[in-house]
Amino acid sequence: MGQRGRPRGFDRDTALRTAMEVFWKYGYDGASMTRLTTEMGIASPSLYACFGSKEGLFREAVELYGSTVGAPAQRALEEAPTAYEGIRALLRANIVTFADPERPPGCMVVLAAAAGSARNEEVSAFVTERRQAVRELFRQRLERGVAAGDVPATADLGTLAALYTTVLHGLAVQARDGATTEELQAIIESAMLSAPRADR
Amino acid sequence: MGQRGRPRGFDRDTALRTAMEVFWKYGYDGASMTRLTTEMGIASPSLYACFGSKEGLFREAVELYGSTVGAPAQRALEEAPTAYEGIRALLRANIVTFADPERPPGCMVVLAAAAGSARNEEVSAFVTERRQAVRELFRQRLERGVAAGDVPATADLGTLAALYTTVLHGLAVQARDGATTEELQAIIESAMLSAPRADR
DNA sequence: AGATTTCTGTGTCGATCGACACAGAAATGA
DNA sequence: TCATTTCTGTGTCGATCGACACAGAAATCT
Repeated sequence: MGQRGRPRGFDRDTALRTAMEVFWKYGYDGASMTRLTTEMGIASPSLYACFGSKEGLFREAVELYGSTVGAPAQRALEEAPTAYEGIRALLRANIVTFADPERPPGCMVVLAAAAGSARNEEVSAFVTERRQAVRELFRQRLERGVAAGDVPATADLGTLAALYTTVLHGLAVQARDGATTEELQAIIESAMLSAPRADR
Repeated sequence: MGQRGRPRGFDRDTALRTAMEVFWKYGYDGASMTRLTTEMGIASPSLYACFGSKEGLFREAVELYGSTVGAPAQRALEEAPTAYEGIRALLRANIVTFADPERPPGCMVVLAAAAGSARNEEVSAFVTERRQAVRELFRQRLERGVAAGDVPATADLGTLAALYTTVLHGLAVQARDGATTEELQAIIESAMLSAPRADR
């Protein structure tokens, strides 16, 4: 069969990656079509034909963010021997990208559409959903920790998951405000001191 | 002398308070002139004559936020007997407004211009500055705590201040995502467990 | 009263927003 | 070859953005 018609003149993955960076840097509203198409090196009709709409492009960009930027952190969470070590590893992995001078500061999902900021209601709901998913990830890992015995069964897992999610979001804001990797690292270590252990 | 000319047909303070709510709810970019003037009940020339520009109005709105919404929290920080109790009290006071159903969820300063989101670079810098000021407030209170003996002199005050700032910012995001006062309260209690005491 | 000053309402400005129509270019299939 | 399909570039659409010009209305001062 093969591909009929004129082949696409740009690489879809490359263009999407560029779009992700633009959304990451400027947010959903701040990333105008002009800015997007200029950075991506394509004209807007190509963008619409390829991604449907600005919102569709954003959704794909968030997916890509999760499966590339976020993946190592998530793997670190799962593969660590204990829940707390996993959470610490996830936070550490995240701040590396948060404060990477080569990339926009902070977390795309946290900052790209700070809720009411985005004019599009559905976009806000989408990123909110994504943030909740991370909290759920924390909770599941903590449950595994209880099963494995490295988290006391008396711990309030929902609150703990919410706490670490809160710290993660806060770290994104700190990074946006110019905090260095070292500073963020120190914050993580301080935050992890609150982890309930069997001996307390 | 008295006032010359036609007197203003609206109350400046009331209009400013309304503007604060609009910025709080929709963010700097999301709060369009149309939305602002409609809610404030005035025409745009009156707004420009009274506040200079949209940015000027925003700056005054942030000042008002700090001196009204933020004041009780700041007072709680200062008046508490110990630094940790003060910080806990500040966080508690904040989440009451963060999750107040009568007001926009979350913190205006944290969410209204999530850095790159705002097209205006100076607006971003302004809110960043405001956020740093809160961190400095934490640090000074911790220093007082060291002097008073309720915080160990070995503690890294800069990091501690950054940690609580991080939690505060994270709480704002959680509130925006729909967390209740109870949930936020539980997060605070968990976070405060990490406070370094003399006996560790 | 009349001059002066200040505020308000209507209307509109150029710029920019997201979105797409349309025609031409570039590939494949028959 | 040539019909078909698909993508690209130019141009533009109505809506909306922030910002203000202008004239009339409403107060004070002389």
